[in-house]
Amino acid sequence: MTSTYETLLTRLQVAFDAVELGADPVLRTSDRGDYQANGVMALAKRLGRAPRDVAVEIVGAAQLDDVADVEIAGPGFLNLTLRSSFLDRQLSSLALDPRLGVTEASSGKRVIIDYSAPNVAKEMHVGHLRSTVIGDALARMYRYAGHEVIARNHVGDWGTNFGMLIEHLLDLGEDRAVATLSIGDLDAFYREARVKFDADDAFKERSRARVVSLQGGDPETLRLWHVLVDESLAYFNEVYTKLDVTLTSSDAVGESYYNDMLEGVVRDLDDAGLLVESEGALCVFPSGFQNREGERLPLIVRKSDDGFGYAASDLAALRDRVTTLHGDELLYVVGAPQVQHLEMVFAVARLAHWLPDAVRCEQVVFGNVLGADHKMFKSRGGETVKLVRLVDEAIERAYVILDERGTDIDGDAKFHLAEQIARAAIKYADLATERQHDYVFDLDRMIAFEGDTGPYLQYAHARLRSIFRRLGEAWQPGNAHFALEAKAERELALGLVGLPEAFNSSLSSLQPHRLCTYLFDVAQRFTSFYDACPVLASEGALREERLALCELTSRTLELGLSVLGIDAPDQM
RNA sequence: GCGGCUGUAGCUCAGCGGAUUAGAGCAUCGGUCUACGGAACCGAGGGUCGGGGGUUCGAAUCCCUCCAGCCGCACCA
Repeated sequence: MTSTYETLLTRLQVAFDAVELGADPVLRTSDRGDYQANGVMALAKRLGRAPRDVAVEIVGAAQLDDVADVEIAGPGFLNLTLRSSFLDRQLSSLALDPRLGVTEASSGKRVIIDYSAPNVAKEMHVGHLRSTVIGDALARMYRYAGHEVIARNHVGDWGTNFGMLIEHLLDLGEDRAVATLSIGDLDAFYREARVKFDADDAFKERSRARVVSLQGGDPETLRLWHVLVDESLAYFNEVYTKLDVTLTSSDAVGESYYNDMLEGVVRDLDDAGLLVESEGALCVFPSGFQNREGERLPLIVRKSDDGFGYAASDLAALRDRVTTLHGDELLYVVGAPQVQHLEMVFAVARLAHWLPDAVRCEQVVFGNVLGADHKMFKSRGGETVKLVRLVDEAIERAYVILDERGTDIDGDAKFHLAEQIARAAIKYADLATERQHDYVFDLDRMIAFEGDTGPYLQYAHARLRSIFRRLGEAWQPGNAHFALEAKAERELALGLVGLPEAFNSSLSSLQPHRLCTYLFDVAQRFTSFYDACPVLASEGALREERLALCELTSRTLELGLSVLGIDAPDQM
């Protein structure tokens, strides 16, 4: 089906084209009419004509009779009010469309999304929350839109600190080490290794020797390294399950994966004449980046000790994603502090002609998670907060709230529900604010069942399902006629018809919060409707119409939440 | 110092490819309703959109400048 927005846009575009080819109608939803087109003023200015004259011409040329009434307002706005017959047709189509008007790409792209990226033998903490949640939401949205997503979890599984970690593993004994790691106490393991490394010269020496063995490919050392990696990955998977994140072990392609490609990266950069030796390190100096002293800033590909820096593996990964994986889009869901680094990596990749113009390559930047004091979110002790603890705390709160409300669900189902609510609270709060901005983590606000929260949306959905439960018999969409005589019915209908545009703009801008805003708006329209328009108590055609509106609302919320990675339970 | 991001109601945030009266949630106050889940609905108060300048018929939105805060700026990722 063609969405309402798309229909209006197509019709208007023809009329705008008639005045000037390619002129943008600037169509959007409106509180004046149902939609408004603001493109006339800009067009008139370009043409040096009076806006209202242009508006008249466009209205005359536009074929909108079966769709909407148009009114010219103010300096030249086109206020559009949808015809009831058109809304009826649109809603009837939605009722038959499992995708609710969201179209599937005819030729899907291959999209590579780099997200989460925890470090082996280190705890996942709040710092990983946003990358994981935002990345996963984007992955789900892309998949739903008909694209192929290759998730890359760029795990930190290589580097000099693995010398000390392996030595510590040996000191503990493999069994004990594995036991510690498998209960998820990665930080304790890492901290102990660090303490010994700093305090014990002999340990430090062993660690250094171990790094050499590791880099030299010593089989036993590699086996021990694998133990660390495997245990950590198993733990990460538990965290992903707890968060209901789609990442799997096969998406975990760590830094070590690129080791064999690093020499080639350096060689090819050198062959391309881009490599410069500076203070003993091999660097590329892309233009436009300066250091403190105003000198050109290098991207260090090979360090002065001959080791490779992370820039090298980032370049190798980028090249791999273009040439081996054939990605059409490369997305990096990485925090704001790394903006400059990634810009430099992208710049160097372009200089080396590894990144064709046709490939979209972008950092999906996000801001920090802040505490109530507006500083970086930390525990009261000043330590970083474990991700699992964050979720567990939310689950406990959800439990308490369920008890307070007096739910008739109990046992495993209750725990499962508490998990669903907790995840919704955390994920929605993370997704609902504009990505680039920092946001304040406030569990009380996030998990509240009132206000702009995940649980509120779940609740709206649960109330809808409750209507159908009470109905007793199975309900079929049938051929409801959408007369939309009550104002609240029409307002709800206008919301329901907007999903495709909300979804598309959310995805194309890589801004999940737009979809969040839309869903909250629909939920509010629904509650107004629900209050004003009895459903089960009404009769005949009206009852069918209202049930159909409820069904559409329920499916809209369910679909919207699901592509964000949030469950919509039937009962709460 | 250079670069980037941020500054919108008491609080948390939308809006920023310029446009018709600056929105929402929470909080506050006032109403509604013997209600299909009141975890509701309707309404009110509350903002010189950090300050100043500019472009424009029109700026929260674009440009300049200043102030405040956060982040990055060579071998840790």
